[in-house]
Amino acid sequence: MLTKSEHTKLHILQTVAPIFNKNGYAATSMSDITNATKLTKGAIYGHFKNKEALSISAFKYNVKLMMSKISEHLSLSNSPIQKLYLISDFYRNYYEFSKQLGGCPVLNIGVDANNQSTLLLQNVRIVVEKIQDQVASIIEDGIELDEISSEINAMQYAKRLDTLIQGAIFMTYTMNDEFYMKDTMDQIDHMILNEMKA
Amino acid sequence: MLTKSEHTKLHILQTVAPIFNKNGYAATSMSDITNATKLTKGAIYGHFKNKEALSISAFKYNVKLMMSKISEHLSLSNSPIQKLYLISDFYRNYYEFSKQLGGCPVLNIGVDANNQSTLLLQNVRIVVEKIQDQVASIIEDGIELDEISSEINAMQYAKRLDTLIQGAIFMTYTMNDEFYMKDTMDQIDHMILNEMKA
DNA sequence: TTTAAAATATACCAATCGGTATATTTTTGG
DNA sequence: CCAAAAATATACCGATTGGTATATTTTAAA
Repeated sequence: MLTKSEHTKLHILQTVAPIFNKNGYAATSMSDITNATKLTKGAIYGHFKNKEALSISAFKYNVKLMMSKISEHLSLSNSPIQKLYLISDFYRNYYEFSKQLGGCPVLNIGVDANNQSTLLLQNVRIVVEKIQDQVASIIEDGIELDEISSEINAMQYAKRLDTLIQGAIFMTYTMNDEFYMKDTMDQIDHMILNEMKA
Repeated sequence: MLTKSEHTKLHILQTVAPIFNKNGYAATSMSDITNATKLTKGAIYGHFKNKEALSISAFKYNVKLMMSKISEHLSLSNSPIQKLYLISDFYRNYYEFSKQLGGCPVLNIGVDANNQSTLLLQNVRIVVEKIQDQVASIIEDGIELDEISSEINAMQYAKRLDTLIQGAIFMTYTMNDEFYMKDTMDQIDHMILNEMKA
């Protein structure tokens, strides 16, 4: 069972994470946070050292939600190449899913933290690298199992997929048009079939 | 010759545009602006109604710089398909070029304005649509001249190119690694040659 | 050169900012 | 049930926020 303290901390994070993600660090005030959580500054500062520490915890909270949702989806198949298709399949519904996070945390915080918070940016980079490592690992497994061509550079393709996806997320949100997401995922499926498949 | 007023307005915009682009709207204060321009609030507010109006003018200023640089580069050839190659060629140097703007205005302001300033977001969307229309127009010219396959949907490919490019810009800036830009431009060149060429 | 207008500077406003010290309440283990 | 500790609330801090009214300076046309 959760202690009172743990419960409150969780309540703060799940309330605050979408706010930071939507507004960015500077545009989110401590009073936004106390209003949304219905707590006072005393409670907030009892759990977090300052605004920056809170924003980092909020980012990590959102990332954990996102990553566990992806992992869950990828567990639907054991085949590496099918897992690649499951990635594009996951992102076909990402616009709706990510709205509850206040948008894509990697995109929003990545742009927001650039030139602003070194600590936040470091955390974004770690997440990006972690995602790419996981995708590269799937590709390597696929090569091992002869599902994916041995000509494929796993890390290069992991980065390509990530870049394609981030572009689609940005365009989808900025233009409020899911065409970009759907069309990009079609491209990715095409790439898997015609470039990557053994 | 420029009047004193026009000269000052230009000075404000070229000083302030990179600051807004780097920091975002909320993280840029009027005192940042007066410090950077070496002017007082009286001078700033004499030329711009308020902070939001100034940020919009600054965005437009940056966009104009970017667009004229692209146009200049595209004028190096009259052939539509060569113009497509010139687009990827332009973005190969975009990381260095856009640093003087404080980053990519479409990416930075697009993300920053989402959920924040409706007016700014509207302006970003107009720019995105304008860029896509211009690329689609090049593709249509290419089809007309039989340089590009008539199977190609001009607007769809314009959006695809834009999405690829924005993804590459985001990744390049966030990870501070030009690999993403170079590799994406290689992909685009490949796409022009193997999918689009007549 | 004079003068009205335009441009810029100065001084100020209430509101809000992030943060802290302390008081009060609530929880928890004995 | 009690007391120490943990959690939360209250009240306050100096600094800064975007913006404005007014004074001063500079420009430009006559």
